Amino acid sequence: MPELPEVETVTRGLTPAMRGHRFVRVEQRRPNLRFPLPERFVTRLEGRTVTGLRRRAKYILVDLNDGEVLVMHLGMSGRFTISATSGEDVEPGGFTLAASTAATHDHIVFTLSGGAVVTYNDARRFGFMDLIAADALDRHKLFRDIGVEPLSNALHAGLLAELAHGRSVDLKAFLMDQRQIAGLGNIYVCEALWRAGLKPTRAAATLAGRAAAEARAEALVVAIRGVLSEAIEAGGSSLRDYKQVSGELGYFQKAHAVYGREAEPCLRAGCTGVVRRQVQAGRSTFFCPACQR
DNA sequence: AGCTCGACCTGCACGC
DNA sequence: TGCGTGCAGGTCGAGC
Repeated sequence: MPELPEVETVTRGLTPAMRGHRFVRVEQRRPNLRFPLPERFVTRLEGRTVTGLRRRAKYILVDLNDGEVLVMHLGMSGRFTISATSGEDVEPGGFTLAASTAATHDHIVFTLSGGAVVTYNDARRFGFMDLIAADALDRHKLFRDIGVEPLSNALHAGLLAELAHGRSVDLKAFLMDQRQIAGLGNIYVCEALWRAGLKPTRAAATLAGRAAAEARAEALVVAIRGVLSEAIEAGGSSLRDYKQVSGELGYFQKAHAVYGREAEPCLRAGCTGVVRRQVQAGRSTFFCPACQR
């Protein structure tokens, strides 16, 4: 599952293949992903032109020339690959084992007028696509309650404190709640909490109130911004099946300080702690009990 | 209203 | 080799 940095990376990767081009052919190989695909999905897309791509939270938004938006979510295992209608990567009459394995979960194939073939593959099918009128996007169920973009100026310590005020939920659960801050998921929340030196099980409300609380909120904002922007620069994480659209693995995983590092030493200078894994709300949380308070 | 937990679906790594 | 178990980046909705 791609979190914000992976979705951002994928959006950027898809842009040159799609922007300014027309859907020449759309192939829908099954009726549903996580949800049923919209009515007449194929015919509504074919012939329409992509005016631009952007990201909101963990959604990829493909703006179309007729006032609709193709909304795409990658779920846990969704990925896109780009190939060409003509080119050396196409081998007539032959296929590799890897290619045939991947093809079993190739659910949607877009052929663009520029010659790009964009294939959506999603083994677990937690991803989904929808077509929504552009002028209704903000009011749509998927978007109306989505919180602030963490890399925008809208996120600052004051806002975080305001949102967290009076909330008894674990700080980790609070940060993963898309209605507060958009785009954070399990990995980057663990990483940001480690950077900020905050314990995942601390109550969210402890970010609000007196000076010490404000300092925590400030540290957290800095940590969230840092973790996300560095991950985007590195091309997203590479965990299990995450790949950039180019097929290259992202390499931010090298920079994970706690995620996936159970029983390994804490990487904070001077800390002698050992990273611990603990299940919180059914998800693995990785943290250092020594330096995260 | 806020919170927790199970469900959704497939693949893979592990231990026996 | 094969089988069972647990785990995986997300979100939704039922039930307290």
